[in-house]
Amino acid sequence: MLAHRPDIKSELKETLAQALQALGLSELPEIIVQETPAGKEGDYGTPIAMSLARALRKAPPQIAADLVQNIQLPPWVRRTFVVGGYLNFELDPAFLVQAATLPIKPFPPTEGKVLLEHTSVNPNKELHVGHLRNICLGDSLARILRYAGRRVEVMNYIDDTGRQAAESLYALRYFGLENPPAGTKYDHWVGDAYVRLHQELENPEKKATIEQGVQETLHRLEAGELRPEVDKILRSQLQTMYRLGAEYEALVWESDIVREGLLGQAMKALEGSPYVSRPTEGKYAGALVMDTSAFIPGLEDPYLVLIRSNGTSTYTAKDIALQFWKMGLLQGIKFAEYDTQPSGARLYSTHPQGTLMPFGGASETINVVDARQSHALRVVQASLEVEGRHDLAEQCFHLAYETVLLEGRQMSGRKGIVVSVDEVMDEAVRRVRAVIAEKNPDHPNPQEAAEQIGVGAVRFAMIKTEAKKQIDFRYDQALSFEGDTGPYIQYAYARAGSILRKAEEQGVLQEEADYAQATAYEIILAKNLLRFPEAAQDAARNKAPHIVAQYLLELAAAWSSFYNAKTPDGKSATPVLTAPPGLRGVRLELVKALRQTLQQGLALLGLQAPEVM
RNA sequence: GCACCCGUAGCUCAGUGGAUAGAGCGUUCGCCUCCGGAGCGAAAGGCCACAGGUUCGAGUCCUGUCGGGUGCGCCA
Repeated sequence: MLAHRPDIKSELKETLAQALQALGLSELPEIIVQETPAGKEGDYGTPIAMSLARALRKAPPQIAADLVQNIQLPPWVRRTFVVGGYLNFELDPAFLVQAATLPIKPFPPTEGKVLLEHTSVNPNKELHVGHLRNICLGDSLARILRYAGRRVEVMNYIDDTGRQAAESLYALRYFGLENPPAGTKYDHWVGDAYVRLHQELENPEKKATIEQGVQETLHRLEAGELRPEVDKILRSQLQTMYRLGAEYEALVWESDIVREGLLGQAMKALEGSPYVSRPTEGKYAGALVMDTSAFIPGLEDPYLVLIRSNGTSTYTAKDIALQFWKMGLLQGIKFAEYDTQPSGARLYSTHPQGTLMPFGGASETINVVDARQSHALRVVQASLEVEGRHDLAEQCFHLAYETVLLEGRQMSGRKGIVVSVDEVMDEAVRRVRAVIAEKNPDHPNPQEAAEQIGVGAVRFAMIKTEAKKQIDFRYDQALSFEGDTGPYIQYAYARAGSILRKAEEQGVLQEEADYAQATAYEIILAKNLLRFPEAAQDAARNKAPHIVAQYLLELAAAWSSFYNAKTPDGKSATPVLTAPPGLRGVRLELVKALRQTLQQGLALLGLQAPEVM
């Protein structure tokens, strides 16, 4: 037998390709192999004969029949059928089921490094559910890419010289709020002050004073004088990110990018380009502008200001400098150790007194950013074209996610119309504890399980929908533990574990499997297990974590159906522990494979797999 | 005005050009003498927004129309 779970579809494709060559086809079409729909003959099938009908000037069933004559099928294909235009294969059930119980083959490492930026929350208030989608998507994608063999560096950008940070820090001084009362998380304390300041701004008499104070704070931030204040907020925010399960390799502070001269270097490089100019008259007189028309067609005004006529740089200019650094066009930022993350991994941060470290210089970048920033990211990409680096521009990917509404309404950080991530996780965990108290009052460790399940429910709710779809955050939906949810998958895992524990108690855990006894029930479960590597691969290729989420729902559902299956007279059709000896071994092996696959899949989404729920 | 994204069951969503369009929630009806009911089975519910086109084959690709969202500042 094989050492790893085989990729049955790929092997069938390979076999078909050889048969097509035997038929004398010079050009091979794309070969598709898929599972047959329920009720059709065979396990896997291909529509290849239909796509060849025109080129070969023959009817599809005839082509399929010719293929069967010329094909060297693997020994595990038991029969072939020509159904309509399809060519279907029926597999040896013993092979199919045993194949599903084998360990998953690791993906081979691939060349190059991916720099994935996510989170990048302004360090001025607590995280809200809009940020939640960003973190869950980014963190899950990083896990999926690593699993698929990519080398991934996760970066979190700290905009410490922005207006938001200045407003928050000034608000603390303005209201005289130095230290939060015990029990108040610092980022919430600062966020409340920020919202209050915006209320105060409604008052015309106070506006001028506040504006002056904010400007002054902004200058001090740019000079790096308030770094400890920003740091205090950031560390408070990091606690939320860690609780969600997100970790990073490096924090990159905007002030460090500027101070180390990267912004200046980037602008200097761009100034040499024919697309960059400094008009002496007209709308942009005195500013440094970039013409993007050659790379972003259809714009009314393709000019983009990099340096204003007053000498200050725009946001986009800083983003361009950062992107240049990410892709190795600029070097020289220093890093220092910043924190030890919950997993034990070190977190590094840019730092004035740090040392040079091998961060940046990636061959591919992924920016997890709100879809509303699409234009800005297009411009950053265009700046690489302006530099003559079409090759690098092609390797920039914007993972754009749509807005998160709150109970059907737009959120507003300034007005305080938000739900914080801390609040959502607390509420989720509280609700799970109530469920555990009701369903499993003797739970050995309810607090730990509630944390894993509650946070898992939140993460899963953020990941299960495609990123480009707008989602509406509703408490009752996001914190539901029934149906298409994280807890549903975790429950399937816990149930499987329960069976294995009992098997161990009864001393049958290592019983030998007789795969010849496998039935249709085992085959369905096995086919679902065999799909895992493909789902992971698809998710990595399309940079779409929801593919893994959807797959896990299907796998958990297949398993739930399996262990609930009943014979017509109402008895269990698929008992594991009380099955006849050889069949019991088969089922136990399947349950082990299921546990391993669910655990791996949950890990790709950053969800824990609790042993008991 | 121009550009990007979305439109699939009452609601929320899956569905790499292939077979009879699938889940969850909600509704109705069943299932705990049986490995954990956060579960399972069944029923009802669809001109896949609309109109053309490409294709052996379109929910999927192209064009247009209509709805919904978003973006297009020397703001940050």
